[in-house]
Amino acid sequence: MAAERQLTDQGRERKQQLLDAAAALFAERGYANTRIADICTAAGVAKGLFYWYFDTKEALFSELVRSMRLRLRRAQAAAIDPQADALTRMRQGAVASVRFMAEHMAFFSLLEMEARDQHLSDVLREGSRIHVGDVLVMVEAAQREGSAPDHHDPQLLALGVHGAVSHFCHYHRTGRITCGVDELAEFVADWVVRAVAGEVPAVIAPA
Amino acid sequence: MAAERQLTDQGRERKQQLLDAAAALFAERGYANTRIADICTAAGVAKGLFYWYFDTKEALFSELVRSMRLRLRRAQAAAIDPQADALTRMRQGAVASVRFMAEHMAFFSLLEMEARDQHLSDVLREGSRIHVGDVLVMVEAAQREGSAPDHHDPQLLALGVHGAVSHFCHYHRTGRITCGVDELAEFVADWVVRAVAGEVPAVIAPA
DNA sequence: ACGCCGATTGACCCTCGGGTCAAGGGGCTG
DNA sequence: CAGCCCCTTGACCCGAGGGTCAATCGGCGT
Repeated sequence: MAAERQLTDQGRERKQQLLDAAAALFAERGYANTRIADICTAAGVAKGLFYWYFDTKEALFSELVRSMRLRLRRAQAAAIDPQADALTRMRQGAVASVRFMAEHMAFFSLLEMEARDQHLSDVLREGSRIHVGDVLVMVEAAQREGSAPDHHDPQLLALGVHGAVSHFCHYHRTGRITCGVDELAEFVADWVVRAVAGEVPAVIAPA
Repeated sequence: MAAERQLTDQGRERKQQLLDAAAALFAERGYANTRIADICTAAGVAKGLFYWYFDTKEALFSELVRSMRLRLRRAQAAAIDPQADALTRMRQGAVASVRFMAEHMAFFSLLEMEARDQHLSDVLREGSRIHVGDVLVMVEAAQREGSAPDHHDPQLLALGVHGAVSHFCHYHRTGRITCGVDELAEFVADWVVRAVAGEVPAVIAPA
């Protein structure tokens, strides 16, 4: 069991090298297209060593996902002014998320991918559940504050915000959005605020 | 080459059985987790027969994708009243898309997945490019009509609409949205209209 | 009856890649 | 030096699954 292994400083560093190499390769070619041998080659070590630090390929992936989620959540928390009103907090959270995802890691496009395995799928779902929960709090606050109409299901709105941030980042990553990250972050923040709190002039006939 | 094979009625029917079985299995467990043997078992034929009708697993997938896109596009065209104003057309298109995707095919969640292969990736991109283009026309029309503010990049707005429809369907498919399809379709239509044309009361401080 | 040809079968092949293992370093402490 | 424990290696194993093939079936035209 690699999990309960006692690591020296060198060991922790080596493990991090493997994680970094894996993150880069996953982002570049996807999870399924990245061989353990590739990761090891990229990190400059023999394949056998992989299993000194990780039990399976999935174990590495889980660890990667967890650490990314943590960093993202910290970036969000740092960007959000707890004193501000709900919509402003939502904007700030969205801007921080886009910045983090787009700049920092192509990696995030993997998180909503089809899960070939139950355990993996659980790890991914858990992560997005937390984020949707974070957003949900803000949406409900906005509705309570009266800055967003309350005739929409807050749960759906929260899912929408989460989805919007990730798919805009996905498009950016895959080259279908050419503008800079800052510009995109502002656009996405405006987009979600409009979608949650916007009013339409109401000339629209129902479908 | 299965491509240029001369098929009888029975042959065409058998081929369709394989396509249907594959669609169901892909939707249920994903592309990578579906073995050719599974498809054949589901269709009740021997594995060798697969290669009578398709050159490779990917060839089948491409064919499936193309046919789905076509049907979706037809459903959209049928739902849209060309006489109506742009925002109404957008609503109608969104409602039809959600209905089609959610009801008809769980299958669509595969379309934005990581592409393990260049050729496959091209097929997928091509499809979404067309849809984004369709939306783009409507967004620009709305801005011209004055029913949507024109200070946002229409390309980004169109991408947003396309993304919103597909990710809401994805959430629905993966059980994170429990309401009925009709209700969801209305919600998504409202969501995209607000995001494209909505105005926020403007008490919001910039991030 | 005979032969043609589309359709069908299932055993087989072979590569790919995740995971294992026995055998060494190399730097500590006793 | 002895022993221990992290660390490292690369050859090996083996199941999975995409793709192949020779043999067969059966309907249809002649």
